[in-house]
Amino acid sequence: MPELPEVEAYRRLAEQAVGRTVSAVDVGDVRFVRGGTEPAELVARLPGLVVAGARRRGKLLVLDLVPAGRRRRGGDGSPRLGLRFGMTGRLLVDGRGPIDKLLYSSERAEPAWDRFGLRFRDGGTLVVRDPRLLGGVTLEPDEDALGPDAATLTLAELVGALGGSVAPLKARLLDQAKVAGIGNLVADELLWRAGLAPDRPAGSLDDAERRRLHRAVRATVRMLSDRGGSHTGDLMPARAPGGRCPRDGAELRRTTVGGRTTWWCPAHQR
DNA sequence: ATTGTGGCCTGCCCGC
DNA sequence: TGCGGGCAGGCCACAA
Repeated sequence: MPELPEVEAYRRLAEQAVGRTVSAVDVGDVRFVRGGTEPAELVARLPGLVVAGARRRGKLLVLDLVPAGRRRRGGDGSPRLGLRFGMTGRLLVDGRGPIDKLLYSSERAEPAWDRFGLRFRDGGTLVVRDPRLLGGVTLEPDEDALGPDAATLTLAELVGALGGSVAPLKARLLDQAKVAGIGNLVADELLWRAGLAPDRPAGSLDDAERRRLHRAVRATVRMLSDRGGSHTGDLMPARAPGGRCPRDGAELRRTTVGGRTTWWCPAHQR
């Protein structure tokens, strides 16, 4: 599913759209337009603009659009386009995507799944294909509602994100307002690496544990990005009934934490 | 404010 | 072979 590693791959792909002029907007499904944006706004405002940049914050991909002839966006109403991918969304530029295998999604190319697209003057396209409609497109997304990005998270930022919270550690890590970019699979993997139980109160970690967690966040995000997806973790193969911890062989426990299916090792995650 | 829960969305897999 | 139920989870609305 698209977590930070996949969305970063999408961002790099979207750089291929930089410098290109939008000629038309395809709203394949009006339900995909979210966050107070009206489909008609997209159709009315985007054509004629040039893609000036592709940025990522957590799982949000932001395309900066500017009038032709300008290099950077100013505060003059040049729109920002926010793209979210839910758990089954793909990004395609000129018909190609960076990721073939997307856990829980389908590899089929059903035309009806193309929920949103930009057509460029040069004939190319940028398309979001999402079977489940859990993603969405929003004009002027609220980027400040997202916490610091997991890929560049500092120890101080992590300490701030955990705070004195009594919420389960994993729930806190999944909260995009606290830390941006961590989804269910990445959360299980990094907690397994850090040796921390997912249901520990977030504020109960001591200094050494917070340091361990911080290293695990950074290292796990980097590793999964290098390997090519959030589903490529070492815990992943054991995330099934009867699965055993790859580290110590203990039978994994399956629980629900933060409303999400959680697999973890009761032997070494404490 | 913080925390937890339910609903949305639909392809896919399993058992009958 | 077809069918129905359960499952997956990012995000949001809502409740306590």
